[in-house]
Amino acid sequence: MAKDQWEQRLRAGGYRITPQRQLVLEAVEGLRHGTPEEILAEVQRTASGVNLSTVYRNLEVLEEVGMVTHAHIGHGAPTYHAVDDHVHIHLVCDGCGAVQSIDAEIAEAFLGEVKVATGFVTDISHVALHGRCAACDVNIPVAP
Amino acid sequence: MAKDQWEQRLRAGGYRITPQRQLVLEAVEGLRHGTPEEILAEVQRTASGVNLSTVYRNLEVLEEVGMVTHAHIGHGAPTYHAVDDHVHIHLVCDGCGAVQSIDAEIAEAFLGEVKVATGFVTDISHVALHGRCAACDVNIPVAP
DNA sequence: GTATATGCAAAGGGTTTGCACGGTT
DNA sequence: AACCGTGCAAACCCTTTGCATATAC
Repeated sequence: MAKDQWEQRLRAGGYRITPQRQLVLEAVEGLRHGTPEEILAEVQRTASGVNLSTVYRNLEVLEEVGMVTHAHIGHGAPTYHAVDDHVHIHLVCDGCGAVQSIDAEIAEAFLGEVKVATGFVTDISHVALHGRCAACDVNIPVAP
Repeated sequence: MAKDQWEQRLRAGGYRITPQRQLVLEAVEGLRHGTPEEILAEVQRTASGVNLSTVYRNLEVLEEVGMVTHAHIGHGAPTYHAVDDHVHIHLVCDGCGAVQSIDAEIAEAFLGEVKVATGFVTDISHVALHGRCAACDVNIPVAP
């Protein structure tokens, strides 16, 4: 995303341009997948004084103006993505913990049915799907 | 679930039958949907001295022996169900917060495709799907 | 009698908030 | 100059854990 583009977006939302804001955005774009802690670490490579709460506040702002989204993958911290990434579904294996991504397109028909049945418009990428990966599914399904 | 059935299941897993255990199970069955806190409240109607950590420990045990499951609905505490309930998908509206349930059967074809594409076997009921309900979808999609 | 369960209190991870100071506009 | 954004510390919610005691077997 070009510099003047995101500056515009922020200003349009009534927000100011600060170094921390810029660094958080760059970190999200650079990492592709990042938890708030990971984003903080990335930001601190440039500006070591930045605080975790600033990261949280800026992720919230960047999400509000539509430059960032988050998805819930495991039971832990959410991961943030830049919006121009491909929309994908995360599959989390409850056996081995592995996470794989598939193109969200595969869910289109299903989401259409859900909409017809209930009127609900689903953001399938917002939460990971849980289950068992091919390798773990063949084993005896004992809870980990 | 009949009394001797669940006693068997617990004993088979090497667990003992305690009043707290029984009350937690009954609370889950009675409430149909309940967070650990809600289950505690229900249990305490009969036995006021029971502790939250006991509820957590027993939910874990009951889940291990297959009498209870949990699903992640909002960003807060998970909700527990008895296993003999119908398997359903929770739809959470990010606009108004409403939660609706639909039969998990609607996802069968989709989950089949996911399995073919990746080998991944999905437990679609384990996490709620997020999006916008019919009422909120027609309004300007401003984040809450 | 012995191992498992319990209650309590403390600690833990992740996130939010109140406050005074500093920076952007 | 006004207001938004920041750092810091404390508070928050949900959950787990260590320990001594009680209880099921």
